[in-house]
Amino acid sequence: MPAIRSQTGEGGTATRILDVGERLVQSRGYNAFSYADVAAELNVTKAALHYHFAGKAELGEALLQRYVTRFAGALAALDAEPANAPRRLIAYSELYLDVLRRQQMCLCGMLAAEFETLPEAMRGIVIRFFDDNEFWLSNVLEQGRREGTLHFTGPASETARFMVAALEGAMLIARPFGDISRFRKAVSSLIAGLGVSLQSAADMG
Amino acid sequence: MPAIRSQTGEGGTATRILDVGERLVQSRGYNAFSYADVAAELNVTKAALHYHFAGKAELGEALLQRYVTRFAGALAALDAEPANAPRRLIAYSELYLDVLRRQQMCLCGMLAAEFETLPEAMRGIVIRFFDDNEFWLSNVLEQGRREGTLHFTGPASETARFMVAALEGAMLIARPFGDISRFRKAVSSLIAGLGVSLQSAADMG
DNA sequence: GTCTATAGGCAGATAGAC
DNA sequence: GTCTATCTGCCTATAGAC
Repeated sequence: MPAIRSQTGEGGTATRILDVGERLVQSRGYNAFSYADVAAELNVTKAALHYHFAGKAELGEALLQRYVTRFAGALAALDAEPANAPRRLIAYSELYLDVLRRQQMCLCGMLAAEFETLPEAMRGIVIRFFDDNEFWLSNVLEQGRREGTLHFTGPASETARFMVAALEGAMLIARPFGDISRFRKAVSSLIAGLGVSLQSAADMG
Repeated sequence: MPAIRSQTGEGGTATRILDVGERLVQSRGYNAFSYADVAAELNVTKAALHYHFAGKAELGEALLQRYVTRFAGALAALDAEPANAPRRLIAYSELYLDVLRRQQMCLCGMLAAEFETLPEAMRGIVIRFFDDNEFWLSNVLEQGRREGTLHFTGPASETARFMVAALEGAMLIARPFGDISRFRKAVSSLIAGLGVSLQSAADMG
């Protein structure tokens, strides 16, 4: 399993295929990228790609799985550091901002748009990504409620869902405008809606 | 110009092509629909489509233009009826809900995801759609501020942008989950953030 | 592990008959 | 306006040499 081994290593071919494929899907979409695109960029032939990933569906599934796993790891890293809830939310929004800076869309946001055309194996992973994000945000929101740093009504899960949707939508629209500040302002609105100014969030430990 | 004339009429071939194409783009995306798909559904040949629309890019531009114009008409119709700002916002959200009920994505939200791969002529129209929506919402927000029915800080345009992003994002995510209530709850959160409960909005004239 | 060569299909598109 | 027929190109995928 070259694909599995390569996930542990650094620059194996399978990893580089995943890297290029991931970037292409995040910028052009699953239906608008091809084996030919990836092969050309890596200066290998399409046949070489088929050695590492049986087909486009398998490549898509592998790069999606890697993305979701990596994202979950980033959330776990945020949990590991002590911080109040507002700071965690800002760190969370930075994860999205990192993607947008590369003029890319969240992989799962992109795939949500193309959902109806995705291989069945990919759909479940996309769903899980959103579930994971909502769960993580729910915990942060509840932390904030306990701390008294965040203020919202109703179940945390509902606000968490709203936040994921708002962030994905802000990315979706900021990209065509080529305007990252649109996303930043959306984050400000979102956090302001939780009764905390960005400034006070930065001040608090 | 059959395409133009047909926009005034009822069920001309050009109009039916636009209808099918629009639905396919809203459910599968611009890159995942083909002349063959449309032709098969209308029981005509691909060549017939080329008579009405020179190529895929022109069909895409035409159906997008029609969608944006129709949406602008719907907003103008909302303006024509006297109503307070909260009611206008709910009516606005119903426009999105109508799309989601058909298990479709907002056409421009879908195209925003595929933006990088779109024909140049389509890009400008997608941008204009978001600008129009933000402008219309800005006016409603300012109406609400004058009336005292809506409460928000900062420029209305900024909150308007946030609202468009949140609604598009809520659609984007609700669809894979096949769960319209996700969208409804997002609307509730959004309107609640403006200091008005959905119940009080319904009560007010 | 990567190559050449090629298969088979579908894409968008055109010419010309009716 | 719609058809048949056809073209070219790209797509995903496979066989088999190195």
